[in-house]
Amino acid sequence: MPLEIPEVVIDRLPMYFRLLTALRARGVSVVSSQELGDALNVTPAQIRKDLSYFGRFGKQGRGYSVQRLTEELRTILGLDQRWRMVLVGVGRLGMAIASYRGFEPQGFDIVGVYDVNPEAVGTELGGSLVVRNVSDLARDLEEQAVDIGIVAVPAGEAQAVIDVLVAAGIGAILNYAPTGAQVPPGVQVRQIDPVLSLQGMTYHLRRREA
Amino acid sequence: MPLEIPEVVIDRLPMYFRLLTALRARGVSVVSSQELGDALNVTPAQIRKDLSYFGRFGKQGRGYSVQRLTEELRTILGLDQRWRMVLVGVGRLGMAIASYRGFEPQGFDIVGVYDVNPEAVGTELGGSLVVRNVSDLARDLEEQAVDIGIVAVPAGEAQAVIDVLVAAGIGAILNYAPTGAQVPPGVQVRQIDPVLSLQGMTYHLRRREA
DNA sequence: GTATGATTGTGCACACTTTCGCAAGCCGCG
DNA sequence: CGCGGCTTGCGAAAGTGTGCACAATCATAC
Repeated sequence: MPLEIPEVVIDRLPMYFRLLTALRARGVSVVSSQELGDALNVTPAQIRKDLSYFGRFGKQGRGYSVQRLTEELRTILGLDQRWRMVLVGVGRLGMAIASYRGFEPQGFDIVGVYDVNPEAVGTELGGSLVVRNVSDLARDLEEQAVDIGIVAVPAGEAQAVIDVLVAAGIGAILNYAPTGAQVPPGVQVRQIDPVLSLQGMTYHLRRREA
Repeated sequence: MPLEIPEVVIDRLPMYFRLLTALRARGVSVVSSQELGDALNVTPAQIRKDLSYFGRFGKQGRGYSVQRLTEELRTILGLDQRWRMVLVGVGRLGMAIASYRGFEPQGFDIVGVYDVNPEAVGTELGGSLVVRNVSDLARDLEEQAVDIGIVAVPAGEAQAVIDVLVAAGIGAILNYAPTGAQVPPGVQVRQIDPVLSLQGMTYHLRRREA
């Protein structure tokens, strides 16, 4: 892969991967770019172009082997290994994240949970996780490598938490706090904020009535 | 606004709006595109260009009035009214959404909550909301207009729920289910799926080590 | 009243993305 | 074993979005 892959392409791969996984579960063994495109509302040409950045996985006249393509994407996306995450913040939102069952089957493990609130610290969560004090975060991260940080604290505390995570060498942050984050280059942040999504839709809703 | 506004521009406006709201709360009265750009990690030129689609809100040599720009964006985005939403699915995730305090202050009200599970139906949620049966959804939507549907059901049930919402004339859907949705043109869907976000980051994480 | 320093709004060029169009290749059937 | 119907991969064209650079304009200070 000598060529530089556009970021937009990377962002579409997880969608492809998820659909392929579903197809595989349904017993579909071969699929064309046309069918994939219909299911995902993108053009077949786009799917073929996206995949062509990484190799030639299809067969003319047939389409793509669901199994083969699933495995290729798994490797490309780095999903052939497990990823270690820490969660910071165990308020209502943090609790919901901690108990979400969707991470583990996809290879994402929450290996540590933190909070500032002394009342929360020490609480045992669902599995074998005990909430630790956020002041231990920096030290803990030195001892056990962690790949991804999940931030679920109030907006005002988010940047401080993110700074600690970044200082500890974490390269990817999933930010549920409703605030933009400043990180040095090389560190990724994805924002999850339902309000931003809603606000993007109301613009169009307003115009629909007219 | 005769000109067609690019979708990417619309998607950035909520970020601007959120930052401006925060600045206003901090008592900042004037801000330049440079300062906005620094805080949001975008170029000043992009901010100026984005805003120029809607009018000329700045003053040369000064910048933008925080108050003025906040109000302009509020109007543009349609946030000068309240929006009515129904939530479908009150599992762990749905409960967390129902109790999230971030919607109401931004003008989004959950006016109905639904589930298929008969055990959940009838339960009283936090405020004055009672969980209703999803089979009542279609009828209820006829009686009281609702703008936005929030889907928080398992992947397998999502499309059926979305179909009911669309049939009832809802124009915007916030989909927490980990599955793509098929909707007719004119209906908007925003996907909220932390796993997709994580999978987009692991691609880069893998390459960071090398 | 004028000079100074700052910052907007925007035309334009560049860069990036998407889509088209088609040669090449594969499958199945007769 | 050759023909017809499909479908990929990819070069090139078309379409979008971004950032630069600068004239126009504003506040302030002297």
